[in-house]
Amino acid sequence: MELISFTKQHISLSPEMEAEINNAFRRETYPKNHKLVQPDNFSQKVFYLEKGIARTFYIKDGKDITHSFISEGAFFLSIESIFYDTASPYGAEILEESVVRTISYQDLEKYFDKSNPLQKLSRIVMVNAIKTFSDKLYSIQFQSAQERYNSMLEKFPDIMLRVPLGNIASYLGITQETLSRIRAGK
Amino acid sequence: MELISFTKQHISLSPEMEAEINNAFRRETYPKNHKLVQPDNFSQKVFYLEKGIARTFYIKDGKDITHSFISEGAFFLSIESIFYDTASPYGAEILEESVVRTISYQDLEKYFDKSNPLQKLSRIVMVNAIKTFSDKLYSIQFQSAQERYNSMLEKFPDIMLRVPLGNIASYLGITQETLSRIRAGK
DNA sequence: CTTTGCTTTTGATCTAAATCAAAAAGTAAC
DNA sequence: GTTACTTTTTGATTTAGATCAAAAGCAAAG
Repeated sequence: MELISFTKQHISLSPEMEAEINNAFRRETYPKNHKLVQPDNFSQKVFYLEKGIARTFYIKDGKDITHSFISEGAFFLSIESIFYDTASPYGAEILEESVVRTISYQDLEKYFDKSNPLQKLSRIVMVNAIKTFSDKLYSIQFQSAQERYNSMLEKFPDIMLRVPLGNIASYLGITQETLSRIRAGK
Repeated sequence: MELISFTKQHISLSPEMEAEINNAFRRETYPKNHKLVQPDNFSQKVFYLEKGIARTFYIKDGKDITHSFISEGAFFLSIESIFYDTASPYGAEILEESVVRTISYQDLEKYFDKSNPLQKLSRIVMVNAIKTFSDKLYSIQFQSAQERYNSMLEKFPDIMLRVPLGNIASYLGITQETLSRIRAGK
Protein backbone atom coordinates (compact mmCIF):
# COMPACT_ATOMS: atom_id res chain seq x y z
CA MET A 1 0.00 0.00 0.00
CA GLU A 2 1.22 3.48 -0.86
CA LEU A 3 2.66 5.47 1.99
CA ILE A 4 0.12 8.25 1.59
CA SER A 5 -2.86 5.90 1.46
CA PHE A 6 -1.60 4.24 4.61
CA THR A 7 -1.24 7.60 6.28
CA LYS A 8 -4.73 8.64 5.35
CA GLN A 9 -6.17 5.51 6.89
CA HIS A 10 -5.06 6.69 10.28
CA ILE A 11 -4.86 10.47 10.30
CA SER A 12 -5.84 13.39 8.13
CA LEU A 13 -3.24 15.73 6.69
CA SER A 14 -3.48 18.99 4.80
CA PRO A 15 -2.83 18.55 1.07
CA GLU A 16 0.36 20.59 1.47
CA MET A 17 1.72 18.46 4.26
CA GLU A 18 0.72 15.35 2.36
CA ALA A 19 2.73 16.43 -0.68
CA GLU A 20 5.64 17.46 1.47
CA ILE A 21 5.76 14.09 3.22
CA ASN A 22 5.39 12.23 -0.02
CA ASN A 23 8.41 14.09 -1.38
CA ALA A 24 10.46 13.67 1.73
CA PHE A 25 10.43 9.87 1.50
CA ARG A 26 12.64 8.52 -1.25
CA ARG A 27 11.15 5.68 -3.28
CA GLU A 28 13.35 2.80 -4.39
CA THR A 29 12.99 -0.70 -5.75
CA TYR A 30 15.27 -3.42 -4.43
CA PRO A 31 15.84 -7.00 -5.58
CA LYS A 32 15.54 -10.19 -3.57
CA ASN A 33 18.30 -10.67 -0.97
CA HIS A 34 19.20 -6.98 -0.88
CA LYS A 35 20.11 -5.87 2.63
CA LEU A 36 18.50 -2.59 3.60
CA VAL A 37 20.60 -2.69 6.76
CA GLN A 38 23.36 -5.09 7.71
CA PRO A 39 23.15 -6.62 11.19
CA ASP A 40 25.39 -5.07 13.86
CA ASN A 41 25.37 -1.75 12.06
CA PHE A 42 24.24 1.75 12.71
CA SER A 43 21.33 3.16 10.71
CA GLN A 44 19.13 6.13 11.41
CA LYS A 45 16.85 5.51 8.47
CA VAL A 46 13.15 4.84 8.62
CA PHE A 47 11.79 2.46 5.99
CA TYR A 48 8.23 1.91 4.84
CA LEU A 49 7.51 -1.18 2.74
CA GLU A 50 5.14 -0.17 -0.02
CA LYS A 51 5.21 -3.47 -1.90
CA GLY A 52 6.88 -6.83 -1.36
CA ILE A 53 8.13 -8.78 1.65
CA ALA A 54 11.14 -8.32 3.88
CA ARG A 55 12.39 -9.61 7.19
CA THR A 56 14.57 -8.45 10.04
CA PHE A 57 17.15 -10.87 11.31
CA TYR A 58 20.21 -11.20 13.46
CA ILE A 59 23.10 -13.56 13.91
CA LYS A 60 23.17 -15.64 17.07
CA ASP A 61 26.00 -18.14 17.59
CA GLY A 62 26.68 -17.97 13.86
CA LYS A 63 23.06 -18.82 13.06
CA ASP A 64 20.74 -16.54 11.13
CA ILE A 65 17.58 -15.86 13.14
CA THR A 66 14.52 -14.17 11.64
CA HIS A 67 13.31 -11.60 14.12
CA SER A 68 10.21 -10.43 12.29
CA PHE A 69 8.60 -10.36 8.89
CA ILE A 70 7.82 -7.02 7.33
CA SER A 71 4.74 -7.12 5.16
CA GLU A 72 3.34 -4.43 2.92
CA GLY A 73 2.29 -1.36 4.82
CA ALA A 74 4.78 -1.84 7.66
CA PHE A 75 7.59 0.36 8.92
CA PHE A 76 11.07 -0.67 9.89
CA LEU A 77 13.62 1.33 11.82
CA SER A 78 16.52 0.52 14.08
CA ILE A 79 15.41 1.52 17.55
CA GLU A 80 18.88 0.86 18.92
CA SER A 81 20.53 3.29 16.50
CA ILE A 82 17.89 5.99 16.58
CA PHE A 83 16.95 6.03 20.24
CA TYR A 84 19.93 4.48 22.01
CA ASP A 85 22.67 5.66 19.70
CA THR A 86 24.27 2.23 19.43
CA ALA A 87 24.74 -0.32 16.66
CA SER A 88 21.75 -2.58 16.18
CA PRO A 89 21.99 -6.39 16.09
CA TYR A 90 19.11 -6.44 13.61
CA GLY A 91 19.55 -6.29 9.87
CA ALA A 92 16.80 -6.02 7.28
CA GLU A 93 16.66 -8.09 4.13
CA ILE A 94 14.36 -7.97 1.13
CA LEU A 95 12.83 -11.37 0.42
CA GLU A 96 11.08 -10.51 -2.83
CA GLU A 97 11.59 -7.55 -5.14
CA SER A 98 10.14 -4.68 -3.15
CA VAL A 99 9.29 -1.02 -3.29
CA VAL A 100 10.66 0.79 -0.27
CA ARG A 101 10.20 4.37 0.93
CA THR A 102 13.04 5.80 2.97
CA ILE A 103 13.68 8.87 5.11
CA SER A 104 16.22 9.69 7.79
CA TYR A 105 14.81 9.86 11.29
CA GLN A 106 16.25 13.35 11.67
CA ASP A 107 14.22 14.57 8.72
CA LEU A 108 11.12 12.78 9.90
CA GLU A 109 11.43 14.40 13.29
CA LYS A 110 11.24 17.82 11.66
CA TYR A 111 7.82 16.90 10.35
CA PHE A 112 6.79 15.72 13.79
CA ASP A 113 7.53 19.22 15.03
CA LYS A 114 5.33 20.68 12.32
CA SER A 115 2.45 18.25 12.44
CA ASN A 116 0.57 16.83 15.37
CA PRO A 117 -1.30 14.28 13.25
CA LEU A 118 2.04 12.84 12.16
CA GLN A 119 3.06 12.43 15.76
CA LYS A 120 -0.16 10.61 16.32
CA LEU A 121 0.66 8.33 13.42
CA SER A 122 4.03 7.58 14.96
CA ARG A 123 2.31 6.62 18.20
CA ILE A 124 0.02 4.30 16.29
CA VAL A 125 2.95 2.65 14.54
CA MET A 126 4.82 2.21 17.80
CA VAL A 127 1.84 0.86 19.64
CA ASN A 128 1.44 -1.68 16.88
CA ALA A 129 5.04 -2.71 17.37
CA ILE A 130 4.47 -3.14 21.09
CA LYS A 131 1.38 -5.24 20.43
CA THR A 132 3.22 -7.40 17.93
CA PHE A 133 6.03 -8.11 20.39
CA SER A 134 3.63 -8.73 23.18
CA ASP A 135 1.76 -11.27 21.07
CA LYS A 136 4.90 -13.00 19.93
CA LEU A 137 6.17 -13.21 23.47
CA TYR A 138 2.96 -14.87 24.49
CA SER A 139 3.16 -17.36 21.67
CA ILE A 140 6.74 -18.33 22.47
CA GLN A 141 5.98 -18.66 26.14
CA PHE A 142 2.75 -20.61 26.00
CA GLN A 143 2.17 -22.17 22.65
CA SER A 144 3.69 -25.40 21.41
CA ALA A 145 5.66 -25.38 18.16
CA GLN A 146 2.60 -26.87 16.46
CA GLU A 147 0.29 -24.14 17.76
CA ARG A 148 2.70 -21.39 16.76
CA TYR A 149 2.91 -22.87 13.30
CA ASN A 150 -0.86 -22.97 13.01
CA SER A 151 -1.36 -19.40 14.10
CA MET A 152 1.34 -18.21 11.76
CA LEU A 153 -0.40 -20.04 8.93
CA GLU A 154 -3.52 -18.09 9.80
CA LYS A 155 -1.84 -14.73 10.22
CA PHE A 156 0.63 -14.85 7.33
CA PRO A 157 -0.51 -17.50 4.85
CA ASP A 158 1.34 -15.68 2.06
CA ILE A 159 4.65 -15.59 3.91
CA MET A 160 4.54 -19.32 4.59
CA LEU A 161 4.52 -20.00 0.88
CA ARG A 162 6.96 -17.39 -0.28
CA VAL A 163 9.78 -17.70 2.22
CA PRO A 164 12.47 -20.39 2.79
CA LEU A 165 11.78 -22.91 5.52
CA GLY A 166 14.82 -21.94 7.57
CA ASN A 167 13.65 -18.32 7.89
CA ILE A 168 10.29 -19.41 9.16
CA ALA A 169 11.68 -21.96 11.60
CA SER A 170 13.99 -19.43 13.25
CA TYR A 171 11.12 -16.94 13.45
CA LEU A 172 8.98 -19.54 15.20
CA GLY A 173 11.84 -20.29 17.57
CA ILE A 174 12.26 -23.90 16.48
CA THR A 175 14.74 -25.82 14.37
CA GLN A 176 14.22 -26.46 10.72
CA GLU A 177 13.93 -30.19 11.42
CA THR A 178 11.08 -29.65 13.85
CA LEU A 179 9.26 -27.40 11.39
CA SER A 180 9.65 -29.99 8.69
CA ARG A 181 8.14 -32.66 10.94
CA ILE A 182 5.26 -30.38 11.90
CA ARG A 183 4.46 -29.67 8.27
CA ALA A 184 4.53 -33.38 7.51
CA GLY A 185 2.03 -33.75 10.35
CA LYS A 186 4.12 -36.14 12.45
CA MET B 1 11.21 9.19 41.34
CA GLU B 2 8.79 12.08 41.12
CA LEU B 3 6.91 12.40 37.88
CA ILE B 4 8.26 15.86 37.22
CA SER B 5 11.87 14.92 37.91
CA PHE B 6 11.48 11.98 35.55
CA THR B 7 10.05 14.27 32.90
CA LYS B 8 12.90 16.73 33.23
CA GLN B 9 15.44 13.98 32.71
CA HIS B 10 14.17 13.54 29.18
CA ILE B 11 12.65 16.79 27.96
CA SER B 12 12.39 20.41 29.02
CA LEU B 13 9.05 21.99 29.79
CA SER B 14 8.00 25.54 30.50
CA PRO B 15 7.33 26.12 34.21
CA GLU B 16 3.66 26.67 33.41
CA MET B 17 3.29 23.40 31.52
CA GLU B 18 5.24 21.65 34.25
CA ALA B 19 2.81 22.83 36.89
CA GLU B 20 -0.17 22.02 34.72
CA ILE B 21 1.01 18.46 34.16
CA ASN B 22 1.84 18.00 37.78
CA ASN B 23 -1.72 19.01 38.66
CA ALA B 24 -3.30 16.88 36.01
CA PHE B 25 -1.95 13.65 37.42
CA ARG B 26 -3.69 12.57 40.60
CA ARG B 27 -1.40 11.25 43.33
CA GLU B 28 -2.50 8.31 45.44
CA THR B 29 -0.99 5.80 47.83
CA TYR B 30 -2.08 2.19 47.59
CA PRO B 31 -1.41 -0.78 49.87
CA LYS B 32 0.14 -4.12 48.98
CA ASN B 33 -2.10 -6.36 46.86
CA HIS B 34 -4.26 -3.49 45.65
CA LYS B 35 -5.29 -3.96 42.02
CA LEU B 36 -4.91 -0.83 39.94
CA VAL B 37 -6.63 -2.66 37.13
CA GLN B 38 -8.30 -6.07 37.15
CA PRO B 39 -7.35 -8.45 34.36
CA ASP B 40 -9.82 -8.75 31.47
CA ASN B 41 -11.10 -5.25 32.10
CA PHE B 42 -11.26 -1.97 30.30
CA SER B 43 -9.15 0.92 31.55
CA GLN B 44 -8.11 4.09 29.79
CA LYS B 45 -5.95 5.31 32.63
CA VAL B 46 -2.25 5.98 32.47
CA PHE B 47 -0.29 5.25 35.65
CA TYR B 48 3.14 6.38 36.69
CA LEU B 49 4.80 4.62 39.62
CA GLU B 50 6.48 7.23 41.75
CA LYS B 51 7.47 4.93 44.60
CA GLY B 52 7.13 1.19 45.28
CA ILE B 53 6.86 -1.92 43.14
CA ALA B 54 4.01 -3.30 41.06
CA ARG B 55 3.52 -5.95 38.43
CA THR B 56 1.25 -6.62 35.50
CA PHE B 57 -0.23 -10.08 35.24
CA TYR B 58 -2.83 -12.16 33.49
CA ILE B 59 -4.65 -15.39 34.02
CA LYS B 60 -3.78 -18.25 31.70
CA ASP B 61 -5.47 -21.64 32.20
CA GLY B 62 -6.39 -20.55 35.69
CA LYS B 63 -2.76 -19.73 36.50
CA ASP B 64 -1.55 -16.28 37.46
CA ILE B 65 1.28 -15.20 35.15
CA THR B 66 3.43 -12.15 35.82
CA HIS B 67 3.79 -10.26 32.58
CA SER B 68 6.16 -7.54 33.74
CA PHE B 69 7.44 -5.80 36.82
CA ILE B 70 6.87 -2.09 37.19
CA SER B 71 9.63 -0.39 39.08
CA GLU B 72 9.86 3.19 40.24
CA GLY B 73 9.85 5.64 37.40
CA ALA B 74 7.87 3.43 35.02
CA PHE B 75 4.55 3.96 33.29
CA PHE B 76 1.72 1.50 32.93
CA LEU B 77 -1.25 1.72 30.61
CA SER B 78 -3.54 -0.76 28.92
CA ILE B 79 -2.65 -0.59 25.25
CA GLU B 80 -5.56 -2.84 24.37
CA SER B 81 -8.11 -0.53 25.98
CA ILE B 82 -6.61 2.75 24.87
CA PHE B 83 -5.53 1.94 21.34
CA TYR B 84 -7.65 -1.05 20.36
CA ASP B 85 -10.77 -0.26 22.33
CA THR B 86 -11.04 -3.74 23.79
CA ALA B 87 -10.74 -5.25 27.25
CA SER B 88 -7.18 -6.00 28.25
CA PRO B 89 -6.06 -9.40 29.57
CA TYR B 90 -3.50 -7.63 31.77
CA GLY B 91 -4.18 -6.46 35.28
CA ALA B 92 -1.88 -4.40 37.47
CA GLU B 93 -1.18 -5.15 41.09
CA ILE B 94 0.73 -3.26 43.75
CA LEU B 95 3.32 -5.48 45.41
CA GLU B 96 4.45 -3.03 48.09
CA GLU B 97 2.78 0.12 49.37
CA SER B 98 3.25 2.51 46.47
CA VAL B 99 2.72 6.08 45.39
CA VAL B 100 0.97 6.19 42.04
CA ARG B 101 0.22 9.09 39.71
CA THR B 102 -2.84 8.71 37.50
CA ILE B 103 -4.39 10.47 34.53
CA SER B 104 -6.89 9.43 31.89
CA TYR B 105 -5.43 8.93 28.43
CA GLN B 106 -7.98 11.38 27.06
CA ASP B 107 -6.70 14.12 29.32
CA LEU B 108 -3.10 13.27 28.59
CA GLU B 109 -3.76 13.49 24.87
CA LYS B 110 -4.90 17.08 25.32
CA TYR B 111 -1.47 17.92 26.64
CA PHE B 112 0.12 16.14 23.71
CA ASP B 113 -1.72 18.55 21.44
CA LYS B 114 -0.37 21.48 23.40
CA SER B 115 3.19 20.34 23.90
CA ASN B 116 5.62 18.82 21.46
CA PRO B 117 8.13 17.93 24.17
CA LEU B 118 5.46 15.84 25.87
CA GLN B 119 4.88 13.95 22.66
CA LYS B 120 8.56 13.33 22.51
CA LEU B 121 8.44 11.96 26.03
CA SER B 122 5.65 9.61 25.05
CA ARG B 123 7.79 8.35 22.18
CA ILE B 124 10.65 7.72 24.59
CA VAL B 125 8.40 5.81 26.96
CA MET B 126 7.00 3.70 24.12
CA VAL B 127 10.37 2.98 22.64
CA ASN B 128 11.47 1.79 26.05
CA ALA B 129 8.52 -0.55 26.14
CA ILE B 130 9.44 -1.94 22.73
CA LYS B 131 13.02 -2.45 23.85
CA THR B 132 11.91 -4.20 27.02
CA PHE B 133 9.69 -6.62 25.12
CA SER B 134 12.32 -7.21 22.52
CA ASP B 135 14.85 -8.08 25.22
CA LYS B 136 12.47 -10.35 27.04
CA LEU B 137 11.58 -12.14 23.84
CA TYR B 138 15.24 -12.76 23.21
CA SER B 139 15.77 -14.09 26.68
CA ILE B 140 12.84 -16.50 26.46
CA GLN B 141 13.88 -17.70 23.05
CA PHE B 142 17.59 -18.21 23.61
CA GLN B 143 18.47 -18.29 27.25
CA SER B 144 18.12 -21.28 29.53
CA ALA B 145 16.09 -20.91 32.71
CA GLN B 146 19.36 -20.57 34.61
CA GLU B 147 20.61 -17.78 32.35
CA ARG B 148 17.34 -15.91 32.56
CA TYR B 149 17.45 -16.15 36.32
CA ASN B 150 20.99 -14.80 36.39
CA SER B 151 20.25 -11.85 34.17
CA MET B 152 17.16 -11.01 36.18
CA LEU B 153 19.27 -11.08 39.33
CA GLU B 154 21.53 -8.53 37.71
CA LYS B 155 18.80 -6.33 36.33
CA PHE B 156 16.34 -6.38 39.23
CA PRO B 157 18.22 -7.50 42.35
CA ASP B 158 15.68 -5.67 44.51
CA ILE B 159 12.66 -7.37 42.96
CA MET B 160 14.12 -10.82 43.50
CA LEU B 161 14.19 -10.21 47.22
CA ARG B 162 10.89 -8.41 47.65
CA VAL B 163 8.53 -10.50 45.55
CA PRO B 164 7.01 -14.00 46.05
CA LEU B 165 8.75 -16.84 44.23
CA GLY B 166 5.70 -17.74 42.17
CA ASN B 167 5.48 -14.26 40.65
CA ILE B 168 9.10 -14.40 39.57
CA ALA B 169 8.87 -17.92 38.17
CA SER B 170 5.92 -17.07 35.96
CA TYR B 171 7.69 -13.93 34.79
CA LEU B 172 10.73 -16.00 33.83
CA GLY B 173 8.49 -18.45 32.02
CA ILE B 174 9.34 -21.40 34.24
CA THR B 175 7.60 -23.31 37.01
CA GLN B 176 8.08 -22.52 40.62
CA GLU B 177 9.75 -25.89 41.15
CA THR B 178 12.36 -25.17 38.51
CA LEU B 179 13.07 -21.75 39.99
CA SER B 180 13.45 -23.29 43.41
CA ARG B 181 15.97 -25.79 42.05
CA ILE B 182 17.91 -23.05 40.25
CA ARG B 183 18.12 -20.99 43.39
CA ALA B 184 19.37 -24.01 45.31
CA GLY B 185 22.03 -24.34 42.61
CA LYS B 186 21.08 -27.85 41.51
C1' DC C 1 21.22 -35.59 -18.62
C1' DT C 2 24.85 -35.33 -15.22
C1' DT C 3 27.30 -32.84 -11.76
C1' DT C 4 27.38 -29.52 -7.91
C1' DG C 5 25.36 -27.26 -4.27
C1' DC C 6 21.58 -26.07 -1.80
C1' DT C 7 17.07 -27.15 0.87
C1' DT C 8 14.12 -30.32 3.00
C1' DT C 9 13.05 -34.65 5.15
C1' DT C 10 13.76 -38.73 8.00
C1' DG C 11 15.81 -41.35 11.81
C1' DA C 12 17.98 -42.11 16.41
C1' DT C 13 19.30 -40.23 20.61
C1' DC C 14 19.60 -36.80 24.26
C1' DT C 15 18.24 -33.16 27.49
C1' DA C 16 16.07 -29.16 29.85
C1' DA C 17 12.33 -28.35 32.01
C1' DA C 18 7.37 -29.77 32.90
C1' DT C 19 4.36 -32.47 35.60
C1' DC C 20 2.82 -35.02 39.47
C1' DA C 21 3.25 -35.93 44.26
C1' DA C 22 4.58 -35.24 48.74
C1' DA C 23 7.51 -33.42 52.42
C1' DA C 24 9.39 -29.43 54.75
C1' DA C 25 9.56 -24.77 56.13
C1' DG C 26 7.33 -20.40 57.21
C1' DT C 27 3.68 -17.46 58.86
C1' DA C 28 -0.44 -16.08 61.22
C1' DA C 29 -4.32 -16.94 64.24
C1' DC C 30 -5.96 -18.71 68.25
C1' DG D 1 2.53 -23.41 72.55
C1' DT D 2 -0.83 -25.87 68.74
C1' DT D 3 -3.55 -25.65 64.56
C1' DA D 4 -4.35 -24.23 59.90
C1' DC D 5 -2.70 -22.32 55.78
C1' DT D 6 0.55 -20.78 52.44
C1' DT D 7 5.00 -20.95 50.26
C1' DT D 8 9.07 -23.40 49.13
C1' DT D 9 11.75 -27.47 48.44
C1' DT D 10 12.76 -32.22 47.10
C1' DG D 11 12.06 -36.49 44.40
C1' DA D 12 10.54 -39.44 40.48
C1' DT D 13 8.84 -39.55 35.95
C1' DT D 14 7.56 -37.80 31.39
C1' DT D 15 7.89 -35.16 27.22
C1' DA D 16 8.58 -31.59 23.57
C1' DG D 17 11.82 -30.33 20.96
C1' DA D 18 17.06 -30.11 20.27
C1' DT D 19 21.04 -32.19 18.36
C1' DC D 20 23.62 -35.13 15.39
C1' DA D 21 23.88 -37.63 11.20
C1' DA D 22 22.58 -39.01 6.87
C1' DA D 23 19.41 -39.57 2.98
C1' DA D 24 16.35 -37.58 -0.44
C1' DG D 25 14.70 -33.86 -3.38
C1' DC D 26 15.46 -29.94 -6.37
C1' DA D 27 17.42 -26.37 -9.14
C1' DA D 28 20.88 -24.18 -11.73
C1' DA D 29 25.21 -24.72 -14.70
C1' DG D 30 27.84 -26.92 -17.81
